Amino acid sequence: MYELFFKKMAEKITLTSAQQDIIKQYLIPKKIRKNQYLLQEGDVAKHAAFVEKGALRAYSVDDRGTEHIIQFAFEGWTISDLYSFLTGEAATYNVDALEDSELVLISKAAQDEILKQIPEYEVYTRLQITGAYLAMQKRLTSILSLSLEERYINLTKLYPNLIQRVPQRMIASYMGLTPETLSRVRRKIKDK
Amino acid sequence: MYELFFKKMAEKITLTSAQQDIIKQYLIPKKIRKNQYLLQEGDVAKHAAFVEKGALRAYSVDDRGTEHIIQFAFEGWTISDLYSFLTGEAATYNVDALEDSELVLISKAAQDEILKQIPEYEVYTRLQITGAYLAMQKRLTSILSLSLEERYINLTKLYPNLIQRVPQRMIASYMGLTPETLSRVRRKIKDK
DNA sequence: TCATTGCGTTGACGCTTATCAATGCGCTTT
DNA sequence: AAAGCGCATTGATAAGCGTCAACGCAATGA
Repeated sequence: MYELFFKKMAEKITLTSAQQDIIKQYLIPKKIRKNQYLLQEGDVAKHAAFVEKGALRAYSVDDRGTEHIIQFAFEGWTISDLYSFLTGEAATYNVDALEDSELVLISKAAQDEILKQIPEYEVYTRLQITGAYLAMQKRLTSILSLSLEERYINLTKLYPNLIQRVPQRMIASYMGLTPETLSRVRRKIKDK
Repeated sequence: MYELFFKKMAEKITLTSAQQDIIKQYLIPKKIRKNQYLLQEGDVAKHAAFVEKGALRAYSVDDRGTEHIIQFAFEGWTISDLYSFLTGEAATYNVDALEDSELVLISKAAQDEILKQIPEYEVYTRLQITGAYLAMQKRLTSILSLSLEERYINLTKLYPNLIQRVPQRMIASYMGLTPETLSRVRRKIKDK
């Protein structure tokens, strides 16, 4: 249990097995079925979720009922409404499972406790959020400066997983497009 | 000197004056004139820059010569090509001054040294990047789910500074629009 | 087996935004 | 004071994307 979780950590910091045992005390394993909610808008995000297996998405719903996908999370990724998780305020978006998934939950209290006891973990969280920041900046700059075709091609290269495991209409939502437009973009690329 | 820099830190962590003195040894003050470059695409980002006074922007230039503004930085903000700063690879964008400015530079080596000597600084950098992440996520979701008018109004509320101190065409670039379109959006809002 | 449902695709149309061009204004420079 | 320049604005037109509608297909269930 927690193999991938510690494997990911080992890529950035070194922990003794005693330290790992301390951390394990605070982790909560959880299985979640496809289409099941992990978090709903209005709830308070009590946990961050590390994905051991499966796939999740975070999304909001606007006035017109349109879904906007904020983030996907596959194996090795962490997902939560970070703002709600940190502040304890109501979540601004929903998180649900795209496939049957296995998660590792970390509560805010657990995270704080681990941060206190294990200085290395502070480094890990800093590096992790830095990576997430850079990835999101890349996503944002690609929206601002690339054509739809370029954006889609980049996405397929960056996350081959995404294309195979996620329905097109969700990819469209992630890109800020209608499914029809994405379908036409794909056609254009194919025709070349 | 460095007043704002330490004031901002004091909002998140507590440092002894001895610790502050250690940090000061690694800081480099720098004045920069309006329109002057701090960093150009292709350079390696050697420093992160904290803005004590003035205003800077980070931007890229695409194939057609169009500028895309990635980030503004006013007093109290930090700016750099984070990716280049961390990896030592060539910068992917430019940073220049919108006004005569006073900066506090921190080199990568200095940062690493401070992180080693002062554990509190690790906490500070983590909280800082987390805040930047959340702000960028907000910017991204507003692009995906709001109308142009809503986005512009939000921007004026969030950063009143921006509207007063930055030319419209740069705000348009920041929003991913042409100056003409932003002008029309502003007109529509005014007419209501 | 047949009906149902959800998804991706395609077509027609309209709205939004980009592009191109022109004007006026304020600021700087000489 | 005059000329030159960058910037914001406005108008006309074109391109891109959203919306609405219809269809085919595969998966699901009666």
